[in-house]
Amino acid sequence: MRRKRIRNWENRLREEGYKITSPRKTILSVFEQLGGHPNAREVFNDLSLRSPDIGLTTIYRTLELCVRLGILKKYDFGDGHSRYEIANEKTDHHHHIICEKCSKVIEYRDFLDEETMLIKKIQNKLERKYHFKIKQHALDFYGLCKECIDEKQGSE
Amino acid sequence: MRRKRIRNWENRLREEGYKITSPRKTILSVFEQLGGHPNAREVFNDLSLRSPDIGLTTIYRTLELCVRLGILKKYDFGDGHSRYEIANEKTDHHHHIICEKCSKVIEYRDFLDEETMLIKKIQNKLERKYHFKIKQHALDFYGLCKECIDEKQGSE
DNA sequence: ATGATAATGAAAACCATTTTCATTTAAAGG
DNA sequence: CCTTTAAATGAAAATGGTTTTCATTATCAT
Repeated sequence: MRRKRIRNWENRLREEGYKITSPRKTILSVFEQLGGHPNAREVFNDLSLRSPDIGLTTIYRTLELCVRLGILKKYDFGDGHSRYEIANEKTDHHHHIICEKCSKVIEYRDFLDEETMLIKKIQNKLERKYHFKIKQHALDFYGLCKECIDEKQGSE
Repeated sequence: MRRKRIRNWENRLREEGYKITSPRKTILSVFEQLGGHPNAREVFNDLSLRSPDIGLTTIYRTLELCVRLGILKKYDFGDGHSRYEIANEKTDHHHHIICEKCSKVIEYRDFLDEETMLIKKIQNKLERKYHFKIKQHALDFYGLCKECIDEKQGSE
């Protein structure tokens, strides 16, 4: 399954006339293997041991290219860094919980059916009311994770 | 009503031991009078004619202070700038629609009752499932506004 | 009115991200 | 497999949003 998905992004790049280069493979393998929502610097740090030749510039460029091609999704959760996530099949609908202290991001997929029903209602109304073409939505929660709650209470 | 709200943030500043200075009054008046979701530079530009002495540094400091005190809310909608909004009464529950092209932000308050019911269910489950202390949520929509739709079609 | 200290604003600095430019590499074609 | 072309790369420089430094100004308590 994973190999198929890797081939998918390679196909996607070729379709659009881009080359399949070693740095690009390596960078995307970070998302394939570790998943999560790293920022550019975290990807760079993760690769600095096993692929020290990949420059931060290349990482920024590759992430932005993959966002444009729909291979990755980009988020700004408020910690001053853009964060990236592999874009799975369109059927993989999920949202996020973000810790305001340590910036940890957790994906959640709870109550998606009920959410989808409500989202459709809201979206239909908003598109008509404000003459907007809505492409996507986010239903995110912000707060403190377990570790940051424990740390805060430990210091108080 | 508006004068009362102005006095509220003045009280809030005094309560926390901060001075009520002229720059602070001026900066917050931008939010009182114009509302919206300006970024620091937009506030600075707005004031550059009628209050040219207020520095960009002071604007950044004041906005951040007011966010910490709950007078303003801070958002990162993905356009590379932090944006700010006056924090109304807690009963003023609303969310946003963001244009991905021109960064226009529209507030909406539709279907809030249904949303609140669903949010409570999701939040209760997520807090228990992930040991998270959730403080706030966002249900935002991203797309293209009427003007950007028209402009795109005009150029095609 | 005075004094203390917070607040201010310009300049400098920081940092995330982007651009420039010389070099390297992927891939098409023979 | 070799050659050629142009895309990709990476380091340095640059950009721009935001923060810090430092000398000066202003608020507020007395």
